[in-house]
Amino acid sequence: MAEGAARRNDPERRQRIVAAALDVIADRGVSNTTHRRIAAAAGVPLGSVTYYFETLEALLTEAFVQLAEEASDAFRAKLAAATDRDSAREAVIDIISGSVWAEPRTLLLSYELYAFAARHPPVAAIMRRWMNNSRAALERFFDPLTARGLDAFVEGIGIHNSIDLRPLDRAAISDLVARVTNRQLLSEADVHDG
Amino acid sequence: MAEGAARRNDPERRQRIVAAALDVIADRGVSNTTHRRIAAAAGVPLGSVTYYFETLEALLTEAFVQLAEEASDAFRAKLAAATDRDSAREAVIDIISGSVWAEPRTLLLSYELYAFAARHPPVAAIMRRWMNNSRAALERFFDPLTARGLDAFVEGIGIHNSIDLRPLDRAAISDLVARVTNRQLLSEADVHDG
DNA sequence: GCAGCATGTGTACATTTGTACATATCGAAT
DNA sequence: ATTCGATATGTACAAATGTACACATGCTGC
Repeated sequence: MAEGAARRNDPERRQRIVAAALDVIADRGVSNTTHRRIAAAAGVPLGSVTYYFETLEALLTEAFVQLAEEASDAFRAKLAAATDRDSAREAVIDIISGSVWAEPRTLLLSYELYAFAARHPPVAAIMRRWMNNSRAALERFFDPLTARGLDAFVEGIGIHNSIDLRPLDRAAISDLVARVTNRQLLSEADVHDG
Repeated sequence: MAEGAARRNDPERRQRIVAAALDVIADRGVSNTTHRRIAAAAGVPLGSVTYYFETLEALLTEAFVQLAEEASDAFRAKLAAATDRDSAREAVIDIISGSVWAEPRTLLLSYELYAFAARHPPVAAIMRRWMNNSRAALERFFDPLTARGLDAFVEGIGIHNSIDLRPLDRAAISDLVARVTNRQLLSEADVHDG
């Protein structure tokens, strides 16, 4: 009874196609992502992909937007559970060291995302929102500069750990996170917090 | 008289094609990089590209390897000029805040590089070497963990600054770099240095 | 039941793509 | 000067690609 709800017998098809697009991107790269491969991955005929999406670029854009939003939500959720500066630090360490950000698939997709965003302003806008959300979540516990530093750290270590044959372990990450967060007292006063 | 030197009347043609490939990648993305566009950018006929490179992938691989090596050399050169911990810190700040790493073109190419490397082991190997070189350069002045932290920082801040509408200024970067480098005394002893 | 329309599908087609290759051209060794 | 191989180029072509579209199908409101 809602407005346009419950279209027909496969109401989630559109979404399934978007998810399939991310799968294809993840294992072939954007440069080898085609209508036909996406259709095959989604288990729908070719015509179905062009029915839901005007162009391939539009589909990829939607897929990347979804990816960014999911990553952003995961980040926020992880930090929402924190109650004080210490647990926030732990959350950041968790994010870096595997549970959220560092899955190979996510990382791989993020490389493709960055490259894509650089040429597609709407996707770049979503990425900016994502970054801002992450920072806002961090700013519940840290001053703005520290928040930005941590955010960049998550990014950088995640990438390097994925390339490196011997990724940093939790203790090392913890050490580095502590350095970035501990010294804020040097230049900044205390921050609002619970 | 050297072995195979001085082929013919356009001895740098091969290299020009590689450079052109990077140009095309930079402004169209890997997914829109074709033999024909590269040929046009290099000012050579199509046949010339296929003459020098077995396949398009081989050409892209070579281009990315060259990119990584150039970036690596630039990083090392910048740090080679440092004489002590303080000047090393300054070098790192320089690298982050613009002179080496943060040019939009380089950053853009690096996204494409990461994505490409994830699917092309030889390129991934070069990237690892690059990372190791960077760390080795940093380890002249800092302990290994600090070196890794700094390296990741360069990566992360560079990326975020390129996305952000208001990039961190030099003072902020300097503050963060100081945090990462200052606290090494907490857990580690002193390091070899000049 | 029926009409109307969103949903769904198979096929067709012009373009673009990677690559092969026949042929040309030039440099260097003899 | 002639030979020979590396360098260079234009053309050709099968395969893949994005997209259009004519047609089918079943849901919804009457």
